[in-house]
Amino acid sequence: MNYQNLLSSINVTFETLNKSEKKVASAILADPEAATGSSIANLAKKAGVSEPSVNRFCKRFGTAGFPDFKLKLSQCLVSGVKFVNSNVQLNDNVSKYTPKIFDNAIHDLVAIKNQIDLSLVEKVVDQLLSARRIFFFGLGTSGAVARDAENKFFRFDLPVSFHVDVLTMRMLSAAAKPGDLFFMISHTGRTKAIIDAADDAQANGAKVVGLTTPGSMLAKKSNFALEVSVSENTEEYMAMTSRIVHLVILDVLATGFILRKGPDFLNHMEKINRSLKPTRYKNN
Amino acid sequence: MNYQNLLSSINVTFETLNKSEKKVASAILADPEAATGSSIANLAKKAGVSEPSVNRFCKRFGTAGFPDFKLKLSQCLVSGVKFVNSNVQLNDNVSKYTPKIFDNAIHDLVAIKNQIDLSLVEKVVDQLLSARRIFFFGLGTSGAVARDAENKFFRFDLPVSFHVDVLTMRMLSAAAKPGDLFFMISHTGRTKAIIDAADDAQANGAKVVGLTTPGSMLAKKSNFALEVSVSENTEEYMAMTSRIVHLVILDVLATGFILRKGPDFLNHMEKINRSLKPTRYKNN
DNA sequence: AGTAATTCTGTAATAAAATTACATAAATTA
DNA sequence: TAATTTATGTAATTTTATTACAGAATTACT
Repeated sequence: MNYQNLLSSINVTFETLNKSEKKVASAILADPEAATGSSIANLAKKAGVSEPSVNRFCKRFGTAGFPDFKLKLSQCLVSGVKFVNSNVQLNDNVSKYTPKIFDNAIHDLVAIKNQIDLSLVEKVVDQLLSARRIFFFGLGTSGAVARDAENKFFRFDLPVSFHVDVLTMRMLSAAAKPGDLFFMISHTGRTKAIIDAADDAQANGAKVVGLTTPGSMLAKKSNFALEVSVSENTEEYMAMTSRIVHLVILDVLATGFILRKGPDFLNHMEKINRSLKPTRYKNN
Repeated sequence: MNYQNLLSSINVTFETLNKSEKKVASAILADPEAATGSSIANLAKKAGVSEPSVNRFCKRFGTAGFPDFKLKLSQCLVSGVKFVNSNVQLNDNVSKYTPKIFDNAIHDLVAIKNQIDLSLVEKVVDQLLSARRIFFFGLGTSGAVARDAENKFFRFDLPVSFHVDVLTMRMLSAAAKPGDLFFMISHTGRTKAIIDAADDAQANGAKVVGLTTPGSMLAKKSNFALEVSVSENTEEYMAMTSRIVHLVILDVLATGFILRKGPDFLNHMEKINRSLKPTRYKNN
């Protein structure tokens, strides 16, 4: 049994439980939060059963006993409940909306961290390593992400460029060749210019990586689809968390690239870093 | 105390703890997962202290006692965020470095969420609301952040632009007027072009907001300094988490702006959103 | 340096919590 | 209805956590 959905397990199996177990289940479902904090005696009393009944209930759900049950329950509550209802409301003041915005970003990063397909990451790193040229395409918010990507990957001693101009996109994808890597960034995965470019590039033998929503058009048309699903409602008026997650995934890919290049490559990076020194004032 | 980062609290306050508390802290940090499952006797033995020492340790961190401590600890572990020693190593494989990159971003977001000066956020929102024009300046990685900011704030029915060209920066700041808002983004806060522009703009009566490192030159020269400190080591070769935090802070500011504008303003936003429809393929 | 005050920390006693063994009650089956 | 199985509670036991207190270590102050 997966403790991540202990609560829903209780819910689902409710009808198959016997009388006293049902009482315990109801007591827990009524206020799971409270259950994680109470003693077995307390919960037994609340449910109107004996303490061993509660204990048996816990074991039935695959836990070692009551304390273990509470632990697992609390864990399943954290991932599930905490971030619910974290949408900004029209009458929120600064101390309300600020943590909400942060929490949304944090929540989505945690979620994607646990979902991300590591073998796919590895494959995309392979592609980056073997590419002859790399193009980052994005429009709107994803244009800023593409720019950030270019600003990271140009350090890698590779011809890298980013494009936010749909005509340039058309031309480049029309002239694509095997060995080219087109890295398409689009939260919706439905942006015409991007999809069309993906089609063209692929038809010409180039590889396409898509950083987009699961199951989107772009995801389907990509050779490698890095699929990112963010919580509902946060993207209503402006892209918010999706681009944050996209940027972190690009960091992951960049890191993978550097590590595969090995320690000697760090000299190259260091050279680039040193070049910035004259553009800065000394510390203090 | 916020149980969201109990582990990092332990980490941060470690040096202020006394001898036996340090032992307990070390035992927990060494294997937090195990700690959530063990009894007080067990943990005391592992740490080489008495049981009451463990109990006192728990209370010091704002929990009711050992069981409550375990509960909170387990909750903070669920998100899986490892706040300690999360630097990428040269021999890390994909399953090691990927979560580390995510964890760094998450860690810094959590930290800044708890540190951010809400009244300052409010003040900057005021500035945004009253500004006649807004300029976002940034170079390198912060250039991408500036671009993202522009892409968000242009929706606000205000003359907004972003600039990554140092000559343009010089000209604009030389021609600054009262009522202009210069939003300077620089992680290091030592970039000459940005500092110089901040000086000029302020000399001409414009207001300067700096999004930068605490105590940096830019912070000192800003009328409003949004100071963001990120963990060491993550920014060695490439800006990573600082720009993520910067973007989220810009989201917060944009949200604050919209909320202050009131519900009618959402129509304006909706109009902009609708304009994108013809650029996208229909869902499926 | 030496004493007083304070702060730690462990031992032992106590209290609380959880589990087990067992007995009785309820339900099911034949 | 009697036999069997399953479910449930009581009471004892065990485990776990907390508290009270005293001795040790540290610090502050002559």
